[in-house]
Amino acid sequence: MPDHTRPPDKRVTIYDVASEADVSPSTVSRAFSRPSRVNSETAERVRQVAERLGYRTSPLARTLSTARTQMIALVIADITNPVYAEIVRGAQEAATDGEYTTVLIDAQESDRREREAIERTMPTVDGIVLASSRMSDSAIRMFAKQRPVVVLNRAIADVPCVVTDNPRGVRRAVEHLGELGHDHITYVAGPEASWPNGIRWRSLLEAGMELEIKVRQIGPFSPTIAGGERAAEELCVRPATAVLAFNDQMAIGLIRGLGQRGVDIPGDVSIVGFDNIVAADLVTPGLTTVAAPLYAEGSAATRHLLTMIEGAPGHTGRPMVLPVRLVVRQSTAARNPSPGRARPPWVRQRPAANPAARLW
Amino acid sequence: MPDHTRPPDKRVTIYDVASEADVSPSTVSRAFSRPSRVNSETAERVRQVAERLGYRTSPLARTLSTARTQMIALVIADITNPVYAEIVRGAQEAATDGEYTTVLIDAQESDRREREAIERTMPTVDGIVLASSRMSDSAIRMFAKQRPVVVLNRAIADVPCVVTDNPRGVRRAVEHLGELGHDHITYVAGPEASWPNGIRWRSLLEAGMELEIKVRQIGPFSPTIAGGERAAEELCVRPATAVLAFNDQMAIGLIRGLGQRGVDIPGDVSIVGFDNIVAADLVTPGLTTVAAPLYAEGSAATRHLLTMIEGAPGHTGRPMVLPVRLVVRQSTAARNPSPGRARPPWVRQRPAANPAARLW
DNA sequence: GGCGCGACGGCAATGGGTTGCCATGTATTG
DNA sequence: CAATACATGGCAACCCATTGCCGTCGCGCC
Repeated sequence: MPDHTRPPDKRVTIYDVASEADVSPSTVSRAFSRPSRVNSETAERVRQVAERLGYRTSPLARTLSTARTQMIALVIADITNPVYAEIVRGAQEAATDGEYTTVLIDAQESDRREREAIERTMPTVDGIVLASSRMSDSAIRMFAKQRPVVVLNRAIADVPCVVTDNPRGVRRAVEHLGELGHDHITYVAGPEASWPNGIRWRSLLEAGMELEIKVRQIGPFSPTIAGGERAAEELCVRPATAVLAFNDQMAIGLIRGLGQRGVDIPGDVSIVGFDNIVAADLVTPGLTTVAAPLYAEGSAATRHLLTMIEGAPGHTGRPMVLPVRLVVRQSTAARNPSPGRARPPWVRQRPAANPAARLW
Repeated sequence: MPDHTRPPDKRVTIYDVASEADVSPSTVSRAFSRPSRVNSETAERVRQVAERLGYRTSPLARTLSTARTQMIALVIADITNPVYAEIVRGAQEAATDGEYTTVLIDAQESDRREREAIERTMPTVDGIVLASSRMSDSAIRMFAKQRPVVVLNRAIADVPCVVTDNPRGVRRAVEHLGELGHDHITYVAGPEASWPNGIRWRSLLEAGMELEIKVRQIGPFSPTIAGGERAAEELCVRPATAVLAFNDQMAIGLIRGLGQRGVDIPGDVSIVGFDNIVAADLVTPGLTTVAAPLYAEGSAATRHLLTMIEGAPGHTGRPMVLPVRLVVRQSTAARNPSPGRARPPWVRQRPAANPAARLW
């Protein structure tokens, strides 16, 4: 008696289903990819046979003829930075909803790594979300010419962008510090290649101008806890009473670095960060910070990307702006709350004229 | 004069290169995919022509005939948990070295999500690394039948595994607590579906037995800061002087939860965590914890997976065991360091007999 | 009765490399 | 010099689903 089972190592294809269901392969294909194009009874029969034979449509083969992989790339600057966790979640959720798979690329804060990874991945994805890209505008535009691209946390002309309301965030922080009596704010800068770094500084300049608060900048430093600790060293040389850090990780580094040097926070120095990462609530004192809707960022950017992939024009006018809010914790306080108490000497000295101090 | 440039919207294929270089398409293909199979001069010429024409080999098309996508999936339980950041890095690095791309899947601590995502992704990847899977052994074995799979942080018979030395880590923690004079240890359990959770508890039982230290377990709780805070509530009902938490996030939740209730750490309670996440060094007091070589885990698992994909047998004997070490910070101290000082009442009362206390 | 139209299904080309097998030519060996 | 081996390149089948185009058939309308 002949064995009618097919060799188990062989994939079941539409051709197998077709001959078994006594239709042509194209009908089988249509039964799955455009059911309306085929008689519903036929479609049902085909589906039954497919089920019985264990047929699974091959996404790889489909890819070749449709030129769609149903995959998108999500590029982040540093997976070690917890801000990205929620962004990734938001993006993944949106992608999954749209039947897309996400390829995560960790650029490790490196322009070169980022570019290389994208170049390798580009041909296999239908679109790209660039979260906090460290590449040049022109590099990004070049990629945007080849595939749909949405940029997150950065505004670039002619490329669809999603950003948070940095000016408002900075403004709120400055107002908060101003209300506490601070009249000088030092900005501790992050990577120069980071767009939010630039706009935060410019927003600070502007807010300082309007609210009559003096501002200066030190840095750049690495946007990490270690970077913040290094900034703390420099702050000891050129002291401040109020500090706005590029992000929470740096702010945490500052808290630790200054704390180790005997500086009291918020007694001697008030510190404000950006992002509201989980750890902001863990350090002592708790970090006052500008919170962004991280999940919404990832999700909005991804949804926009998907519409572009589906053929929508990709709205490159003004970037989409997401709201922020100030979360006040214990790292900020009124300036000199206890005037009777001896101030550490470093607060007393006037900063020496120093070319690195960009503005005072 | 005729225009010899090709229509710009048309991809350059091996056929274009072939006719331009005056060889057959197969030669072009081989010039790229097995250069040794073709005369080096010919190969060079082909490469030059390809360069001139701007030819890029299409990974999609290659995929169809080789049945290799050069992609692997990395499944993690919760991208919000910082332990995975380093694991992801290690895995990415190893994958990139091997010319593979990584698809990251965040299971969000859900068995179902994990399974569904894997099912969707399976057909497009060459292999899978399961880091801290929450699925059943049988589900994992089923996947392992269809694709090469390496399991991280879990030991399953007949599936290649990479684990850290949990027994030794627990042992070191128990020794440490023992030396500090603790004779009871409470284990605060994480997810029941987590394999490390099980083995940590069993290792604790064993170490307690040998070192004559009594142990009990409470939980399970969610392996998050919030979970740890909930555990803190329960600990107030049934106090302890030494706690081993399933992971650092829970330990941090405990520190906060107990701290808010006026419990002094480490004065009243010593706490030990697992993983040595960055935040362990940020909380006050700093968290004593069992550190695992996270980067090495991701990298080792991935490298092993790649060898399996290349056809190696996939060594399913004993799991590969990675070493751990105890990082002592400030959350552990000698029991009752200041005997003169009034102990909080909750430490004095004997725990009531309670069926939920699995062992005392 | 003749004509137009929509529904349905099949044919065959297409997407772009990969590879087993064979043919030719050159080099090595006895 | 014959015989065997190896290097090299081409042919054509193959991977598997998608889709433009066409033929057929049944139905309704003038």
